[in-house]
Amino acid sequence: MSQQRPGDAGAPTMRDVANRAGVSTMTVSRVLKRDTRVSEDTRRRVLTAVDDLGYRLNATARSLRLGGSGMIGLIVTNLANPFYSRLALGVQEVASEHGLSMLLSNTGEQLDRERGLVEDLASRQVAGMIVVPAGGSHSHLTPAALRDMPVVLASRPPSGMEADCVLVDDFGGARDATARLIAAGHRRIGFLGNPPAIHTGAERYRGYRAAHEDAGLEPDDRLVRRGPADVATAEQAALGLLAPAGPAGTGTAPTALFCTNNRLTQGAIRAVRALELPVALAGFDDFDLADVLGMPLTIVSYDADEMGRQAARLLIDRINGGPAAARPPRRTVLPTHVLRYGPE
Amino acid sequence: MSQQRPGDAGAPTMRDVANRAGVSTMTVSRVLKRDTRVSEDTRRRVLTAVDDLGYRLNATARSLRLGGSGMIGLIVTNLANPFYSRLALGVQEVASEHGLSMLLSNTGEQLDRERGLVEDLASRQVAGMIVVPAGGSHSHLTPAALRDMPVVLASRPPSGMEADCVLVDDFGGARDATARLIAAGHRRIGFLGNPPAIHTGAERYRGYRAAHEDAGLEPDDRLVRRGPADVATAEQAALGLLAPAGPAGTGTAPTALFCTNNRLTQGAIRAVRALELPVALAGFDDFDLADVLGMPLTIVSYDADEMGRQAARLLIDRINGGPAAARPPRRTVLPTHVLRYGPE
DNA sequence: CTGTTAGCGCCTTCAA
DNA sequence: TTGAAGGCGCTAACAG
Repeated sequence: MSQQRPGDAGAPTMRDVANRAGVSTMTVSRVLKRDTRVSEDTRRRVLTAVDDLGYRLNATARSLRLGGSGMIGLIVTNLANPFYSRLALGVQEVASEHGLSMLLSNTGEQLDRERGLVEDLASRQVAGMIVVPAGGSHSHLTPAALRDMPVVLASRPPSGMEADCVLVDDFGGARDATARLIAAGHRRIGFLGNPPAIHTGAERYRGYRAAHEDAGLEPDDRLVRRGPADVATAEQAALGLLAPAGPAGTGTAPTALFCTNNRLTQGAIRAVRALELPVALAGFDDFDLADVLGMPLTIVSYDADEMGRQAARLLIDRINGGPAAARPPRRTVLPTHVLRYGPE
Repeated sequence: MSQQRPGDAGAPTMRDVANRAGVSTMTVSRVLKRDTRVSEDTRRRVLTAVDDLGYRLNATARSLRLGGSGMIGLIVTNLANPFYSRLALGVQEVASEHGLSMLLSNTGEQLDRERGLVEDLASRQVAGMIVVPAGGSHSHLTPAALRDMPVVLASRPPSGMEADCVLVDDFGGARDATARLIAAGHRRIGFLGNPPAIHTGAERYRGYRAAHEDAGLEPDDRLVRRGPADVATAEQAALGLLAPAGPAGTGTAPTALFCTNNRLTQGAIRAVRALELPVALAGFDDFDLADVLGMPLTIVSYDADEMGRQAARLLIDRINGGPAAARPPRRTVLPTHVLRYGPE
């Protein structure tokens, strides 16, 4: 069984193994790398020495020598959002299959933090990184800034640069969900979205409008709220929209709301529950127990794990394919599905 | 502005910077490390050269030289469970504050995968690791196996070894929640728990029983199910318990259920909704929208982020405190709070 | 204040 | 089939 050598400070090195087995470090290296050109006898002696000493390869030294760390980086904006934790899980799954470890960091949507983390990953010689960019500026992610280290953006597209990316069909999903509300007879549909500056917010708003246009309707701008970013502010906004006489000057409250993400949908649910109104809700992002809430809910769902997997695959292709500049950037768009929960 | 040197294959090294600035690599190293004993003039020349070349420190080489990687490892069983993603967030937060990066992996509760991941982390020279152990055997986590590399266990205690760990007050939380049900008049309370082999399952069962004993009651073993591990099987088990005449031979269904984790609680919620019975539920782990479900729900809540933070702090103390064997292991137990949602 | 030397642990190259 | 030499990029220790 493996054990420590007493009276020896540090971990044993390849040299220690070599000495014990009576061979050179090169031979040890060959055995460990499963190089075939080693005699069976030597092989066994080396492996015995490895076991006796409890030797473990030093990945840092190996990385330095080989010029690659066998790690990839993942930077997300908010790991507490189930969407991003599933993304991380998907990335990890594929990375693992390829023998890569994953360095994970969270930006909390802070651009300066993102910059620091990108810098740190580059410094650690990761083979590449997947980033959910926090802000509008991507200058720290350009091939020039990263010396052609491969980068894949997830969830939000590159701006002012080119890069592989994996997106959700934000436009299509929003259009389909809104169309469902219209098909169910709703004519006054409120919109609860994050700020227009965020890609998903902008695209999902486009989808909301497109569904109206497809049906020959004109959405009422007074029913549109493009600011809330968390459950509490979304709830307030929804309460405002759903007030008995509707938002200022309209005289009528909307009969349905479309929300662009899970937090906003949850805020809206609270508002609807508090007011005890028969309002239909539609929103992006599926969540647990949506089906037992007992309220009419139209949900745009997509596979966050798969998004992680695809991002990781794009990245690994790029890593294996030589200089990032060599081939044009690829963009993958994940399909969405509209789900229907609760009573009609 | 930083830019690449054309016609130069690899990234610039400290040597390149030194040449350009007309100094030795040592001076560059000093400047980058903010060593004060460098003249202001030299400092500026070096920084200019760094910027011109777009030089970035090679953390791998630095790690090899210094004998530490500046990374910690985190191994969880299931990142898709919000509990563990929040744990990860807490760990990351504290690690970040200490300039440490986090290598994150997921075991999917598979012991052999955990073993491989631990091995990989050790090989990468992490400063220490936090592990949510998947299985009963912790032999790969012993000081002997890891050459005294610091380890902190989270959520489940060490078995057959000593190690720092952070736990939740599983016993107390379960007892308190069950006591609430009893105080509300319930006398037949079903138990839905994961297998006894899992620490949390065993402790929470103890708490369930203790609450009964405290009230001078004897729980009916026929109302106890200690097997389900996911939403679907929990739902089936709950349906069985709640059948009109109760489980086989009892003649009466329980009026309340205690569930030991979020997945089991969700299964029970489905069952209760399907049967349209006025059953009170209690369970471990808070979840979004618990308050708008409109059913009586007693939830044992605790701070998963805080658990991550505490685990990281224990680990960092250990890292800074010399050989792990030097001080006795510490055990932190996080308090729980009982929350009450829905109608009485 | 600055430079020289040496070596962290490993693996590629070349030689035997 | 095996070994010796050299160096990946960096920094402690010791000059000067």
